[in-house]
Amino acid sequence: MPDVKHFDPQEALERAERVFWQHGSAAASVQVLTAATGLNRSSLYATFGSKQELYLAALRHYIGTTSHPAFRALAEDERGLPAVRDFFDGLITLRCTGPYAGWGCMVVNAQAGTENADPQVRAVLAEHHTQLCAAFRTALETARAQGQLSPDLPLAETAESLALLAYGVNLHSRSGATADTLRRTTAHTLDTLTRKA
Amino acid sequence: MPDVKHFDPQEALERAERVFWQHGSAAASVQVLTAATGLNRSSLYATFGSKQELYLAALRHYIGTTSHPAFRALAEDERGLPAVRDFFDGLITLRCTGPYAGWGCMVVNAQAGTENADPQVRAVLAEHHTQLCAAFRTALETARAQGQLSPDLPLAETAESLALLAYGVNLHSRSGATADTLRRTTAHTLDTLTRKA
DNA sequence: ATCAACTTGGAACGCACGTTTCAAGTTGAT
DNA sequence: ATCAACTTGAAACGTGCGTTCCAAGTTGAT
Repeated sequence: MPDVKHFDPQEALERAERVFWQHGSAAASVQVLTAATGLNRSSLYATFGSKQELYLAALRHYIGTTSHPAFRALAEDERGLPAVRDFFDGLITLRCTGPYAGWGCMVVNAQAGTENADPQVRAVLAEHHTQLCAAFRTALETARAQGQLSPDLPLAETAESLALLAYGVNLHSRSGATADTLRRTTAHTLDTLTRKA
Repeated sequence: MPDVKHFDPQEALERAERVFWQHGSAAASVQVLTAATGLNRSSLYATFGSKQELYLAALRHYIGTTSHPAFRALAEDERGLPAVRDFFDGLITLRCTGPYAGWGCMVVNAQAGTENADPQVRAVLAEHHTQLCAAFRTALETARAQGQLSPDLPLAETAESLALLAYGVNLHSRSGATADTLRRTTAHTLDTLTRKA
């Protein structure tokens, strides 16, 4: 019976996501969000509840559409270390070239910012970290099974270390690091994993 | 002839620094800053010009009193790799225990946040990165001279990699990482540098 | 004692924020 | 054609923001 929405909520969410990603939750005003999504305050609040809820939805959407596919590709790749290399290469390309260059990672930005104060956001960030480490760990197990790794390399610690490295890449890409530098740095780091003890 | 300040500008700057460090530039309102420093709006503006200038001064003070001494200790330490280990241990202790636990690094927070939009801030961040890498590089050269490193380890890339690792530690410490986990992760990472090719 | 130089408290500035409200408009089932 | 259900645009809400202003107070050299 009712009137129906004059816009696509999914597309509005994605546009809002980009604003939050680039500018952060605090700096993304409702005015900017309405301009970016094309819908007005009423529709925005009726659809998403509040700015904070919209941010959370956008963050979850980001993770679902950007992080998770990358994690899955990493974990399911049968090649081992080359999969890790490709993960970093793809990451660096995304961070330093194309429409999102210099935006960093929305999850990493949230970790450093005021967003981090919200318990719900913190929970999402913690889960994201667990999943990232798990994906690295799986890829490292594959690598080990193929004899690509130094024999005494501890997988859990190495996975955690790679996660921190990825955070560093995301962070530094936001403050002007070049793709070239980042690629050489990560490539070398992965090299050290293959050295024999 | 004139009246003299009724407060110590240096101490006010340090109190403001802690507010910016913990909450970021945007979330630190002038009201909170006046409460933290104990001086009122007039004195604050007369002394520091504007909130943005105060932030910049605080950031520079942070780097001068927190980062630089650590960089110097790292670069001047004659022991090589143990100096790097101690650098990370001290960093993790600062980030996870004591009065500043969970605050992360003011510089890293600035990289991910809105502060990063200001060209002057960006310049400070870039210089900080250069100095951090240089300190790592010097320590690695010392380590190499003492035969502590894998022979074919590229120093520049390794230094950059360690810098990214430090960023990751700082970032992750702000979103709840435990000192124990961070220490095991960094300790393992440093182990990989000593493996023979 | 005087006075210029400076600081201080507090009020006020205009503006932008996130959110709410509501009349007018639109929809689709009956 | 009717009507309940819902959306939409625009105005308004109160609050807090960074900043400015000024009268009153304080200082130290003359």
